[in-house]
Amino acid sequence: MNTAVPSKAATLHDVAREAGVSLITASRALTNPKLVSDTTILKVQAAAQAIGYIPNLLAGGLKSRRSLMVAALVPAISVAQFLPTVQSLTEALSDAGYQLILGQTGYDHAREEALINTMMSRRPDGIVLTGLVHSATARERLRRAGIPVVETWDLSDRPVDMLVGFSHVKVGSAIAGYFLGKGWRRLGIATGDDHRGALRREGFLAAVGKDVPTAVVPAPSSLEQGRRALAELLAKDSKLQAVYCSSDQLAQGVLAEALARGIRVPEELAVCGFGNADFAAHMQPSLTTVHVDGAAIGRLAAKLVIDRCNGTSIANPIVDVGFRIIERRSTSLSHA
Amino acid sequence: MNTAVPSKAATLHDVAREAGVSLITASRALTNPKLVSDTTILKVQAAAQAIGYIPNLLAGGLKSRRSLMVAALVPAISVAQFLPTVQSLTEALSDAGYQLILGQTGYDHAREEALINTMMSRRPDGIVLTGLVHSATARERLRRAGIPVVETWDLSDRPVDMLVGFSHVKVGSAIAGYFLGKGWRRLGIATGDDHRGALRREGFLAAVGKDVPTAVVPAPSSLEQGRRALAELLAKDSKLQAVYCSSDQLAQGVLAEALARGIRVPEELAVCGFGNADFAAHMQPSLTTVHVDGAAIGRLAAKLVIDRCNGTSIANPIVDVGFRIIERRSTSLSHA
DNA sequence: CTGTTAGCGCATTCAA
DNA sequence: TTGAATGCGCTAACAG
Repeated sequence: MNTAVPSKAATLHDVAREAGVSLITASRALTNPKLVSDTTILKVQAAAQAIGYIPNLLAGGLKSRRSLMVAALVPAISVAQFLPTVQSLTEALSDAGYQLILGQTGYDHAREEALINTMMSRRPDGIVLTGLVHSATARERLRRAGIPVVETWDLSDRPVDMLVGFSHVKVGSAIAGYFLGKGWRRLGIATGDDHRGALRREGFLAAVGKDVPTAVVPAPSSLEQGRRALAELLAKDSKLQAVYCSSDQLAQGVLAEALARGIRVPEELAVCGFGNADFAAHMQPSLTTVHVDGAAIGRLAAKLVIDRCNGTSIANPIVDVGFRIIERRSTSLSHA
Repeated sequence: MNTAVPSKAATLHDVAREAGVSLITASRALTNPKLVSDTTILKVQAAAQAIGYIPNLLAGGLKSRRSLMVAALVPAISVAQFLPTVQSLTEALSDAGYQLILGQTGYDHAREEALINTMMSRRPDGIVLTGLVHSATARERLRRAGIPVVETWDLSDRPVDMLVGFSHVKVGSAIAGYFLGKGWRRLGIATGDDHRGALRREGFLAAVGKDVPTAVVPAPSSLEQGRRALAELLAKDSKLQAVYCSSDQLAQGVLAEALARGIRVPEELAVCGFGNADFAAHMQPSLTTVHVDGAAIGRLAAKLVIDRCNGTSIANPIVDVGFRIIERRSTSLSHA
């Protein structure tokens, strides 16, 4: 006799016996109540409650082929930029009964491919990626998985499946246009070495029409590196008038370095960041930056995945959420 | 004939057939190679590669009763304080083949209980919680689940199972002692309304020996609320000398409000935060704060869970990672 | 509305 | 070192 067995978790079988109904009736009463009479539902619910039944979604998913999990890949959880997206994604999915499983690619394309495989072995019902998938084999593997795939935080004509993002090239152009419109001509760029940062730089250069002193720092960029970046830029052009930074963290460092060198912002140097971090509005001076609605990206991505899972038709599989420049003190003209 | 079936994912069965071995041999070749001859391993690996086999961990876990998933509950992903913990937890678990599944309780005890149930339905091999579990039913449910449970970011004599944290009461006392040692007597507290913030306040008051003007703001606390909090504190005591804030975000707001009011920090008002956020060292003035090694908490929690899963004996199920006050300009004495 | 049957894909027994 | 049988807990498909 195995009376010492550490009371294995109650199964649906136990619930059915306790309620005096068949296994499948118990199953339906708990997951699809419309198919069962009210009295039976109550009996089953009472039984489940009484023996502390917790369903095993792994087992259910094996048969139904729906794991109720959605995978999301981010460069790193601690990158503040993607936090609102992950947060709203988690919430929206959770509201629909899905669990998010998060993977960190670490800005490494090789790792991304391996991670996609690892994630696939959990048989998620959908997958959300930050950025576009570049590796051809990974794209192919995702396509063959036959599940909804949402790429985010970027734009493309031919995503793997669906997409929620905006154009980084346009962001770069918009900032350059904004700088030029202010009359600044001696421009500089401080950017992380990630793909999307590179796209923004491209757009910036295209709008300027010529090359511009650039300091490239390893992603994820930080305040520390912003300080170094400004030093590097000033070495290249001591009369710099305006700097675009690929993140608010970098911009924060640029402001710190400017302060340390006695360079007045914005009078002597204008600074624009990217991301509209929560601290941007409260810095001294407050930071001009680019706002992207990261929470909306997460919400929309969740909706796309859920709709596709439910067989709902998708009106538009490519969503551009846009962006906007938020003007603050760090680029306000001194002699306006 | 079902030739139009959307090529269901390859199963181990397919691999076995392709390799000309039995199902179980294929299984062993891929997951427990020591039990199989080298030539067989190569055959099976080649077959798996050829047909693009991705194992189904859900199915494997059903029989083996190991889901290779670990659940983690945090108040909210976007709370910067827990980010290093979540990050290092994810990494350490991932290195050991485990997937983290994250749930957001939203500082809501009722939701925490429901969330624990939801998580349990995925049959995680372990669970990590930020803070202690207070609900008796939740504690009991966790205990009966029979999986490793790690509570974090707090201290207790009798955790549900294991614990990695530090004493918030001691943090509060340490800051109060630090303030008193500087000669400041007119003290104030700006704190979030969460449990751990309340503990720190308790410790603070105990060390001071009397009540102290307190502004309580809803968690998660923000810069905005820090500004309001200082306004509230100054209304209670216009000659305030030093403020302890329950987060660096709050402290940031307090500094901003002080600046707006022309109150010089630290000359007229000393400010201490909590959390050692990355911006703390770079503010103007730089912010004195309390550092807690959040990444270590995540690493240690992961190790406890993994060790317990492997049957390794746990030397000490209660780990105090401590804390330290980092002194910066915001509390440096003017006439020292 | 309820029940019976038959697996989902894999790993744990056992036996050879 | 390999294989055959069995079942993890649940649900889809059909029948009553």
